[in-house]
Amino acid sequence: MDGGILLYVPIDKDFFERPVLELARNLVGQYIVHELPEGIMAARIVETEAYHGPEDRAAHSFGNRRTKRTEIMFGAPGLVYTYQMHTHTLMNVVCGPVGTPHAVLIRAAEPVDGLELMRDNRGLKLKMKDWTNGPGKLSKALGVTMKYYGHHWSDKPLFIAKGPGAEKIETGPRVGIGNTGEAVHYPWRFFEKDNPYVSKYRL
DNA sequence: CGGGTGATAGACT
DNA sequence: GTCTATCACCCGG
Repeated sequence: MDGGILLYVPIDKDFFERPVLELARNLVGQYIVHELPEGIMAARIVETEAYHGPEDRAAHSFGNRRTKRTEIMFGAPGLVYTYQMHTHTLMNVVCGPVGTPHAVLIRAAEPVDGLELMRDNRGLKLKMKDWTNGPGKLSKALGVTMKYYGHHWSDKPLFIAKGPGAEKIETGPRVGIGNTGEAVHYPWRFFEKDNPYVSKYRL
């Protein structure tokens, strides 16, 4: 529940220095933590998607498209790439060596600490299950906005912390990407089997 | 100032 | 569970 005496420690920066598919898989089961004056929030990541930079039509950085917006993906692994989708903010972890625009999208997590803050951010009507079971919902619940663009996931107040891991990780095709290109079918979505906070999608 | 960028909430079956 | 109307910000020119 809330008020846990747990201490969350930012993960080492070298955690992010690995191939993007491996990072996406390893992020499942870790904590995402947001420290605020009002309190601390933590959620265990249960769903991610890998975006394989230059060769991936679904990535914003396809073909090494380099703009002010995608610029951060060419930076060091572990940086925060946030982007705005209408009313929603989506969170990504930059991966790959400098100059290689890979990224991992964090799609869903399971609330662990700071539950009252998350509920306030999401609204009292919603069931707990609906607080964080989607990328936009997760950002809103944790209070993450575009101001974290370019931050690093091993720096407070927003960071990844070592979590308990996941029971069993499954893979599948990614969500919410166009129909063009064969990258659509790649099993680059990672999620914990049978976890209720994994976002639902057509099979 | 126009184009690009998918997820959400709620109603309905 | 399935369907769909509605939602806003950043960027480049």
